[in-house]
Amino acid sequence: MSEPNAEPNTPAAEHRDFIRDIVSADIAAGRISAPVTRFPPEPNGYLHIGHAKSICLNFGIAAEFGGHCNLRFDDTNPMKEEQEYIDSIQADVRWLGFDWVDNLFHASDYFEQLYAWAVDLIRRGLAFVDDLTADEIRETRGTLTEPGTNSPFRDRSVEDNLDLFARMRAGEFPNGSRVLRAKIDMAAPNINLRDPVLYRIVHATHPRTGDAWCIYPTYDYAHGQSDAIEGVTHSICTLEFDVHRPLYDWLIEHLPVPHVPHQYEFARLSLTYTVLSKRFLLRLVNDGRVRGWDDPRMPTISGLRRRGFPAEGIRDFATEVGVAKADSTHEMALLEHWVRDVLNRTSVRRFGVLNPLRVVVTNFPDDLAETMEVVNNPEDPDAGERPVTFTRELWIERDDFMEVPAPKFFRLSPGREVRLRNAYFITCDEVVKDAEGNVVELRCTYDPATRGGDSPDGRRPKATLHWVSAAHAVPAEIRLYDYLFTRPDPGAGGRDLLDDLNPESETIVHGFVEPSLADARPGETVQFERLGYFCADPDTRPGALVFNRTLTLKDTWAKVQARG
RNA sequence: UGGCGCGUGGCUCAACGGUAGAGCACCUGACUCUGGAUCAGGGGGUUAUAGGUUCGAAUCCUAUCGCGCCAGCCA
Repeated sequence: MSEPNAEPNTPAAEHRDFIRDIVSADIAAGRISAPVTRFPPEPNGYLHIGHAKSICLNFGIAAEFGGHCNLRFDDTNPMKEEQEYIDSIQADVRWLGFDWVDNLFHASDYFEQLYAWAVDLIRRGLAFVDDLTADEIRETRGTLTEPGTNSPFRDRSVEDNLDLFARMRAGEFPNGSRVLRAKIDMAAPNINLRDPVLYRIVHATHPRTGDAWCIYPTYDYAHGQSDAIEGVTHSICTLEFDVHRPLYDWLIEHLPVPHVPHQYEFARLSLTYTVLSKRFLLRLVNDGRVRGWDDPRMPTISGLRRRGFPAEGIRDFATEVGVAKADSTHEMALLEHWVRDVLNRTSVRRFGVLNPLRVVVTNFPDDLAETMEVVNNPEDPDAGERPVTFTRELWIERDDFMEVPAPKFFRLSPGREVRLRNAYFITCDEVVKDAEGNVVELRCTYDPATRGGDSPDGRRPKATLHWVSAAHAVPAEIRLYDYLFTRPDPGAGGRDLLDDLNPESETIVHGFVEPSLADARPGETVQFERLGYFCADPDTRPGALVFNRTLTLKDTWAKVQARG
């Protein structure tokens, strides 16, 4: 696998969007000298392609405008968060090609400061400890059309609030018995302003702070203040947080924070034929529907990596999808386009046969093995050449033969001549079948004058097939992947997502690959000529190769077939 | 229903008051030892709708319609 000095390839001058426009304007107006952004994952799952968009956006803007981007874990809910996720997130961000240098932070780094500011709010009469239960809070919050009502504890004295809040921290109360709420406006049309909860009691061990705390700040309270502490200038999040912005601003305004950050919202990424929901992906993992978070069918960064999608292709995709505020679902074909674009340039070509059919070249000497030098990558002269050996018995792709050729099928069939890539022209003379009538072998003759693949008389077969010498071929398990779902819009119309899962998203075949692949290392990406891009899977063991099909090549024959 | 946000070719985005463009997808042709890649070309939009402002509107205003988000002590 090659992952050269991956540099974010977003040409600022070419890919503008409303957020970059805002950053430019802020710099031009002298409001900031350089942007500070942050990527703030909650460590409660693995990162997916949607996060990649956010990562590229935040790190990309920082790089383009000479600022920096922090990696900050939003670890305010110990009930859901785990160290495994913290580790995977860091690995994935790095793999994508981004570097937070020494700007690695956690919301939990600020728990003490956050607590002090909460006390501050209480002192100024802007927050109170509420004894209402969660249900009672919900019932008094009002509805979309009706205002809520004040909690009976809303007018507690500052002293009582201070005492109660301290005792909350001290662990005197059970989960859910009390919360700290901001005192804003129970009649606000924006429900997020109806005395939102700032702290809740959670007796749980935190991955980083252990048992030091039993009260934890909510997202709304922790996020903006963390931004302020870190000097974040542009706090970029997804659309569903836009209704939280008034609260974000309220807290910044009423707290003695050292800096005033601003929140901007953009549309999260959606993709056809998959689902970007940590909750659902977790379910697939837990139910054993996939091989894990890094299953090659998963839209997770680790899944895409295992599948063979290069980081550069994912980055290119992220810059091409743009950034806007309209809800949008991109076609998977766009991601695939940018992945193929990279793979075509960087992958060495190899021969692999997925569904082998034996070919005996009857007029080729039994004891001869001819070796030819074959170009590794026509797109990259520096990739060099490799030896490929031709013998009397070969494997070709079963799909490359039709006893009764269909219209527009111009590969091998009885009496027809085709080229074996980089080797010889062969003509099919005889079809050997078993008792059930299945084709088990083709008996062909080759033209010695076509060695290397060219005919001195100018004959040009309409088809060129890939092949491997049966005597030299190395067996391999090959996992063919297709979309995770059968529909571009899984779950649409209220259907159960599980009902839309593609039962054929993974198909395992046993084929042969050329001997140069015998020592393929996990992660190594190659193109099997005419078939597609493949990547050696981590399940590969010495003597037991496993390849994942990353993507097929664009296939116009498949298109012709599909039309009928 | 209250608040907020959004509506430009199949998909995504650009055009930021001057008369609609790009990438992907699709189609055609050229080239080719991968039915790949590459190259050339093509079809496709009365800018959700209706009014208004303006010499001029996708851009500004109003209304309507449609879609999304918000009533977790999740983020």
